[in-house]
Amino acid sequence: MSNLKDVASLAAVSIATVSRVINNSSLVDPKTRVKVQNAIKKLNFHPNRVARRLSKLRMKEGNGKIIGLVLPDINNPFYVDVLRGVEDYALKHEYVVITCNFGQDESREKLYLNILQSESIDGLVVVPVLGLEEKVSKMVESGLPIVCVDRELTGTDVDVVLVDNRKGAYEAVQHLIRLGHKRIAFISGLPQIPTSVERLNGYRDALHANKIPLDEKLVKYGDSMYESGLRLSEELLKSEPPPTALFTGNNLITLGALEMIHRSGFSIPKDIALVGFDDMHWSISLNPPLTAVRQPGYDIGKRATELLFQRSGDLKRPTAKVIFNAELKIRNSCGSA
Amino acid sequence: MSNLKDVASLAAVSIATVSRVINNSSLVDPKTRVKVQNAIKKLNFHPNRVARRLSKLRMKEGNGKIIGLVLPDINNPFYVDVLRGVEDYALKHEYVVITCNFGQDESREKLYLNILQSESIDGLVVVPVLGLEEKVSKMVESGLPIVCVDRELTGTDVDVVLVDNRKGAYEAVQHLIRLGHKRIAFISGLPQIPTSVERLNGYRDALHANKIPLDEKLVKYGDSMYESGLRLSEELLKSEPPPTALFTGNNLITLGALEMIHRSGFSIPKDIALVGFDDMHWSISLNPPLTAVRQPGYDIGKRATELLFQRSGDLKRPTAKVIFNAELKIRNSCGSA
DNA sequence: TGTTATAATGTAAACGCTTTCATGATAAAA
DNA sequence: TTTTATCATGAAAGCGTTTACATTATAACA
Repeated sequence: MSNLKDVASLAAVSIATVSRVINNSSLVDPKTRVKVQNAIKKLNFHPNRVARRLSKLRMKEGNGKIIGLVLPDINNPFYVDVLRGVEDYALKHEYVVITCNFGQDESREKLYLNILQSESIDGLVVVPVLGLEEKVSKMVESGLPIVCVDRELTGTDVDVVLVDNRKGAYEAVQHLIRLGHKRIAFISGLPQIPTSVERLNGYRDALHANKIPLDEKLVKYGDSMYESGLRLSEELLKSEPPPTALFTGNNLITLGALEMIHRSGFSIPKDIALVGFDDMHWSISLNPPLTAVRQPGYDIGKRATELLFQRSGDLKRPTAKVIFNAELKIRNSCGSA
Repeated sequence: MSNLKDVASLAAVSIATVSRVINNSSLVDPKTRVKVQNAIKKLNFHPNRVARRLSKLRMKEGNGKIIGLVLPDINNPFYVDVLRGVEDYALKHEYVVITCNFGQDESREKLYLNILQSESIDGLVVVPVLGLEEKVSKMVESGLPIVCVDRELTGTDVDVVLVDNRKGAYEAVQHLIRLGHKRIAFISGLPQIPTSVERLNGYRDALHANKIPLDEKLVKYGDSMYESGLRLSEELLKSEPPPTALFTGNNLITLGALEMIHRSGFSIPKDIALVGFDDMHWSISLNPPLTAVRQPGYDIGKRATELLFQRSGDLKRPTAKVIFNAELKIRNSCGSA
């Protein structure tokens, strides 16, 4: 790989001049510019981004063209969508992204966060799940541009991109009610998770708005994982009388519920209606196609990155909070009560 | 952020000594070592990876602790599994990965590949899809450690991790035959893609081994995408008589077929049996649960990265070709003919 | 013509690290 | 005691950039 010096000597100029042309400085004579450009082409020179990053570090300029993305669970298609949005927007600006998938492993947290800092990233898009909040707050305060996604950070002023979970859930339940359902069950995720409580609120509010009394036996609290969907939907299905409709709190829970419903010999939507929070690209291939609340993951990721770049440019601008609407995709899993 | 110099002056030693302790050099007095370690702790010092990478560049040592991963389509859950495998193995060695998702956009290719090179990555795990092969070959020859995944690179000697597509397909079709099916259709991906032809070969071989004549009208060629599954399965379903079983060439095709089968009022497995190439974590939630050929994406990614690290350590070791078996996950989508 | 302002270029320091090489300290051997 | 080998440390160069600063060439003006 060639470097500035090679280009400089081939073009018979100094490395400073070469640097100026690759950075589009106006302080270079047109003739010199083409001379240098020819040399660059001939050597197939591409500036070394590592050196540039190190150099930029001195000016605290924050355009080393690399950002981090920390995600709780890449198996969740919603986060894959976020990733795509982040990556696309970043690449458009020639930024590269280091994706950090936490999975369930707690010990990765500090390791990854430390690594990201020593990679001198320009910024971070992060889903601040439980246990991460404190560290993220600290990083925000240290001056690293950060935008949060999917969840807010309590007590710290930071850019955030969310979806209106309450409204999304409200509309899902409203849809069920409109179809005539009254015994509508809800399988919630962990009640410590803000998104869970918002969705629960949406469920409650819809019931209340339609003067349907809330039956606490119809709401189950799990840990947002597949197994919880399996187990809690089983409880629900076995209750007497079983609910006529089920609203599941996220896509993993939906999966578990789906499996249990089939296993138990219930038919959708004849025996039970189903609406899931989170749409997936294969929802339409289900039999029947699943009615679901769609979170615009791609747009969220994209917008978050946009916000991040803005902040890099202006650390002092007031923080923004952008809220996307979730969209109810009505398909055929609900029928009527 | 503190740096070597800060630590050095706090510990009253030179930066060289500090560098030695963070690199576990044996050439440092135990007493000095603890002195330095205390200083490190007190300052919460973490070495800057960018600087280290730049420095290592001089020794061509190839442990800047960063690798690239280039994937054709992150929406495909198989590649998400690969990503997880790569990331886990990398992180265990404190490596970080830059994930490059190509999507369908051709213009991203050279951009991303160039960026990766100027990031001075230590190596690359890559799915060498059509159009990428030439560039990847060139990079291999330039001396960058590379391991290919899912597909081989014709004409270039390189490490590769594959699954036995032929055998996987063979077993899927064999399963169908054992169940009594004779009119087994196959929806293939692009015939230019090696994996497609291997799967097709498996299909053919199984038929042949069971003395079932190959009916060319039962094999359809698409572009491996969702829409092709939709369209080609429709053709198949409308043919007279329709096949009793369908084997789909990848998970996207399966999705399309699933949708079309439901739309057409066919019932699985009563009217038509279905086996998909590629298992997905939600296959079990389908009604009925889908019988599918599972590619061990996670292990593939992990093994590929292991191979990559080995190669970084020894550029001259002979190339390896590791082949994983695909596993037929038998569930309930096949019935009997 | 000589000044002076301006544009174009070059020089060198800095980013934070690793490592070679030189040097100093300590211990073992003579 | 001196010599020599060994261990511990420090000084400094180098990785490939960017940019502040210094310098030189060019143009504008008196």
